[in-house]
Amino acid sequence: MSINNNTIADIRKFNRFYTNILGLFDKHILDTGYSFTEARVLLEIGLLEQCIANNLVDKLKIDRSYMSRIIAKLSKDGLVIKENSTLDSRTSLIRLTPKGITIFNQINEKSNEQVMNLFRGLSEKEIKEIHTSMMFIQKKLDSLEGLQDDTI
Amino acid sequence: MSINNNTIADIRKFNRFYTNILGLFDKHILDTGYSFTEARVLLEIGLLEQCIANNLVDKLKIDRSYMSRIIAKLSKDGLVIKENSTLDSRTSLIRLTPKGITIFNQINEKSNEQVMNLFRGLSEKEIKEIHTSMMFIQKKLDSLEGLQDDTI
DNA sequence: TTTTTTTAGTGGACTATATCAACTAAAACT
DNA sequence: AGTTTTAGTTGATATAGTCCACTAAAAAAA
Repeated sequence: MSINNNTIADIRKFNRFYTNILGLFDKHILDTGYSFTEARVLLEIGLLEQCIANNLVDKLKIDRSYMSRIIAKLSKDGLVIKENSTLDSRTSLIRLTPKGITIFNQINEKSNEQVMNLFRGLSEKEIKEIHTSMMFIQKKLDSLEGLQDDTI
Repeated sequence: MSINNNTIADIRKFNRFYTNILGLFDKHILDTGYSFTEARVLLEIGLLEQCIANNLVDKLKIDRSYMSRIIAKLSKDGLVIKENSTLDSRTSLIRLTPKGITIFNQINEKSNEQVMNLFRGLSEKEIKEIHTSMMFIQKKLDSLEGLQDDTI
């Protein structure tokens, strides 16, 4: 138990603080008229360029049937198209339509804006220090994955 | 626009990374048999020691009717008690029962454990540096609240 | 090659989570 | 006293997510 109680309390306080930040950050997603989950699917399709439903299920850990319905909705709304795969006719290749790309870009631009807003009022030096701190935290914690991920 | 695109990308990557960390962190809450929202209410009651439903509504930004049902459930399960207020008979004073305190402590201890697990494998020096980085980020960002919190 | 098993996806039924609106009763204000 | 506001409850409904059974095709085994 090499880590002391005040430090733990501080870190939990930071976690609450940053949960808040992230919550405010993501709220703009809802402006699109889609839920967080739907938006996650849309963004992932945009990143993967082309994929099948199961890729998304694995990557985003969303139930297959739920994914099926989300894709159906996005497809119905004209944000994605499903093209029958010739290699495996159980599957469809999914990708964004131009309309889907528009929303994808809109979400990304808004997310960038949010980051800029967060830093508004800070000096270049301060921003650089925060950036460095974040990269440091990520580097140190990423390597371990010391969390109990009890997914069986 | 003094903040460059790579920095923004890095920070968004950090945000995704930390969202993940926080998600894994909080999962243990569900072991209690209560949802995140229910647990938030329970924890808040524990922190406030004594409160009325409306305090919780304001603090946690949860709908009144939903709050009413959550408190009813916690009360039915014997985690909180509602005592009629003599000062304002529209309200009840809510506080944790011993059983509620047990769960409150259980959640807190488990949360502390999670923090310790996260740092397992890091040296004292590294932990100290991460702690410092977090406090720095919080100090810098807390003051501004530069986010567009569009809550009307 | 035929049979068996696995995989991808869909749809029905359901549960859990959350919101909205109408209402009661008490408190606060005029 | 009469009116308005506030605290809380309940019914109805919406939204999000899960579970299960099923179809059809692919992959593996016989």
